Amino acid sequence: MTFFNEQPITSADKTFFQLRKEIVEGEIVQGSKLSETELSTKYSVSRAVIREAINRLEASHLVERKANVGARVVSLTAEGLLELYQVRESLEGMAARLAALNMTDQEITDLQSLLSSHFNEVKSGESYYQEAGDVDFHYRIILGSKNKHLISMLLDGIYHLVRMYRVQLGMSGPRVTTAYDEHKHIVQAICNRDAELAEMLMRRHILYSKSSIENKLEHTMQ
Amino acid sequence: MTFFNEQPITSADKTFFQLRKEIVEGEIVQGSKLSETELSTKYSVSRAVIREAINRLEASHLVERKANVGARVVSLTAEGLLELYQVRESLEGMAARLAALNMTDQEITDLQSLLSSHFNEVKSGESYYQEAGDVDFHYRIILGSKNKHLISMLLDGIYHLVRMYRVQLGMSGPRVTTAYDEHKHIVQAICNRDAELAEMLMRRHILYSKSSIENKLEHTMQ
DNA sequence: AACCAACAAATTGTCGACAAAGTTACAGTA
DNA sequence: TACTGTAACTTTGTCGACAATTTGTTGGTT
Repeated sequence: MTFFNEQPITSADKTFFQLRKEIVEGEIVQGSKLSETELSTKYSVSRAVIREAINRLEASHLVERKANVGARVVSLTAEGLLELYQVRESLEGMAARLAALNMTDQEITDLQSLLSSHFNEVKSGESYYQEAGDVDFHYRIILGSKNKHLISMLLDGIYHLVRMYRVQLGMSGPRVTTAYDEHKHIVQAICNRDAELAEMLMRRHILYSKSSIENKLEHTMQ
Repeated sequence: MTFFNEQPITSADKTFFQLRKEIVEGEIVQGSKLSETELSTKYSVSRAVIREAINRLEASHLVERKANVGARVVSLTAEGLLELYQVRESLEGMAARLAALNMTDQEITDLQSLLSSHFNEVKSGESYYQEAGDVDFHYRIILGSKNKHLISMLLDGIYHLVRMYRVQLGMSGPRVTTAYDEHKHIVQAICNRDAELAEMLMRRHILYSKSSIENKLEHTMQ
């Protein structure tokens, strides 16, 4: 799911996207070592493009590197999840605040119609909502902040790590309808241009979803 | 001022630090193009290490890159400064909140003594405070959050850009003593383990310092 | 058996050269 | 003169080879 217009230009782009996908979806298992020579033969590219891809993965917090030693895929831990959601709470709260100030009326209208189409899916019992729908909702609010740094930190930075936790913990479960209500209230606040409230609601929304995913992690990992 | 233990290992490390320093301090002027071949002859290293350094500068939001075109140093603008401080407010607010929860008693004691040594400097009229002292104060609170993502986003990420604005706008001016009072209240909140208040005070502190630096920018540019 | 040192193997870091894409200059045409 | 297409040139992207560092192994000594 590359849901925003990220089209690869160079060979390093393609390799980076491919590697990121495989890491997020667990095809390359967490904690495993990324050998440059190995990957270069696997993808039929030179080590230079592999190195560039790994550098970018490091900037995305998906791998960790040590000089003269190599790169490893990050490991998913309860502490890591907690820290990740603390950052999310902070940044997305600010995104909601700014979205209430900076989104155009048209963008807000689109967001509302997106939400009502989600409502129909939820009512008809499709589980599609939580995965793509939730991401789409948050995605639009982040863009609505119109803050370049915020956008790149969230979308290029930590969001793929969030997805990695979600995917590898087999996200689905309940919390679909309650999340819908929370989304509705956030949109309402944005529509009213109530920045203060929008931030507060978004922070609470993320706190709730953290608890939800935390349970899964406790049960999944020993 | 590399105030935290960042010691270069590889040649790319050294080049990265050097380039970052020159960009932050304005020796390489904002908006200028970074030619790979040119830099490689200037620093007597291969283009490979220059490319890695530029990639890292891009991850630090200090340069912008376009595929098959090249990299340019970012330009300092009023909008960019606003966006940067919005992110700072968000992240450092959370850092203060977490610091109130996670700093050890010893770390808090050290922070208090740091503050009182600052007080003496302020009282004796040294302007040293605003530059290094302020950075040191924020630095400790960020580390005190004990949140890996928060720390790397702030210290590796946006803090050098903050310094770039400060240095190139010739930071000094007033606001020294008032900032000291704000710092004092933040430390007090942390000492009381009042996370809510610590976050609120830090956010207001950053908002104030934004207004201060914004004035300078209006007067300095065009 | 445990420890240390030197050596061997594998991996990462660095380099110069070639390929590909973009930019500029110039000539030709309308 | 303005515009367009082509060609030369410059810059970035990619590659394979070499250098430097780390890791694993083997041999010897206590």
